[in-house]
Amino acid sequence: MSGTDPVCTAPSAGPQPSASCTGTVSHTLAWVARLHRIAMGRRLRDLGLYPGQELMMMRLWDCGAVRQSELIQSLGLDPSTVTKMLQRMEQCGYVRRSPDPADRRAVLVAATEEGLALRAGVENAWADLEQSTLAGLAPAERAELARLLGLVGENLAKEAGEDACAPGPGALC
Amino acid sequence: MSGTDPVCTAPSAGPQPSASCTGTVSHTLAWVARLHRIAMGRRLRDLGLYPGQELMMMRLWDCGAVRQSELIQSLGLDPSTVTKMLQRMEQCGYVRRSPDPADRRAVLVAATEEGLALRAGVENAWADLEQSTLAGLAPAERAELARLLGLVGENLAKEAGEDACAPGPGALC
DNA sequence: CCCGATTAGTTGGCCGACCACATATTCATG
DNA sequence: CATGAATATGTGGTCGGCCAACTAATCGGG
Repeated sequence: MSGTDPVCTAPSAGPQPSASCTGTVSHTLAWVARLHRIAMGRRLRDLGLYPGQELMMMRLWDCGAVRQSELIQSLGLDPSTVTKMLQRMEQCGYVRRSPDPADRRAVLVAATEEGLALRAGVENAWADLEQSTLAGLAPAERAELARLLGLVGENLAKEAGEDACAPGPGALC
Repeated sequence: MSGTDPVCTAPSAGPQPSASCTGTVSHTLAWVARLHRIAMGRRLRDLGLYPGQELMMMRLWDCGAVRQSELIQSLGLDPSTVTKMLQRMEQCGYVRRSPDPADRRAVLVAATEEGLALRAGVENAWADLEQSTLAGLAPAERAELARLLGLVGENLAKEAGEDACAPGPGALC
């Protein structure tokens, strides 16, 4: 790493040399991701969900009754995160949890009627956000963005171990 | 278990909007951002910082003594988030907070010696992550990714109101 | 000059997310 | 068949982050 990366110092002719290193892709990525999360959060709040819970529900809508460990792996989250999230969502009436008769350690999770009722709203919110996000981008640009993000994701997944979720393979499902 | 779950039933052709099936840019973006945050978190932990604190420190390194409200605006965070973060960072010895003599409501924040000592490590971590993130991407691809992310960011910033952080204006100190 | 509106910061509560640790249950092997 | 490894889940704690409600100080009119 003798890289001599003039990280910040660079008085680059770029558009925004604002505070220390604002020119990096990393910064922009973090910034965009936060805006995206906030935007999704607004849409979800009207539905009675918190950011992150919609992914859980999507998995449940697709798979019916699932073991909690499956959710943990498919969402790439920490087990404790899933446990607590499900406890809250159960208390809100969106999911039902029951012991797995085949494995007394495991817990089976399924969406309730109320949970199913959210599906249309969430899918609509998701599509709406996607559209708003990509407004003004040509199809080719959208494809390129998706491709580049995928490459970056692989880089990061490689470095961070091999956990995390898998957007592409969609093995099951 | 029994393979072939036609879960994502739609064998349909084309861009099935079936929300759950992970094809959207939004999904990929959220996924990549999470990996990115985790990767940065690892690097920061070795330095004694938590994710998000490095942005605060960067601002302080650049601006010297700043009013808290300035930090709030430049980082685009909630006031309470900044208050609590600074309280912890002060207790860790990275920053010092003092009342502004010119405005008895305001608080001036500045990095301590210990805080300044982190600068090299953070910049190095940031550069290292940037490199790891963009590994395998040609310069043109990196530029294109930055451009597209910028466009997406503008879209989201527009919709989310006028707050959020601004990599652009860089009104800076 | 006084009183309302704006600004600056704090506290409490809640959620997502992580880690470290603890528990129950199944599995694999000797 | 017993025993240790692996699995599935839960607890407690900490952080970043948001919202809502509150205090304190400054600013603007009337």
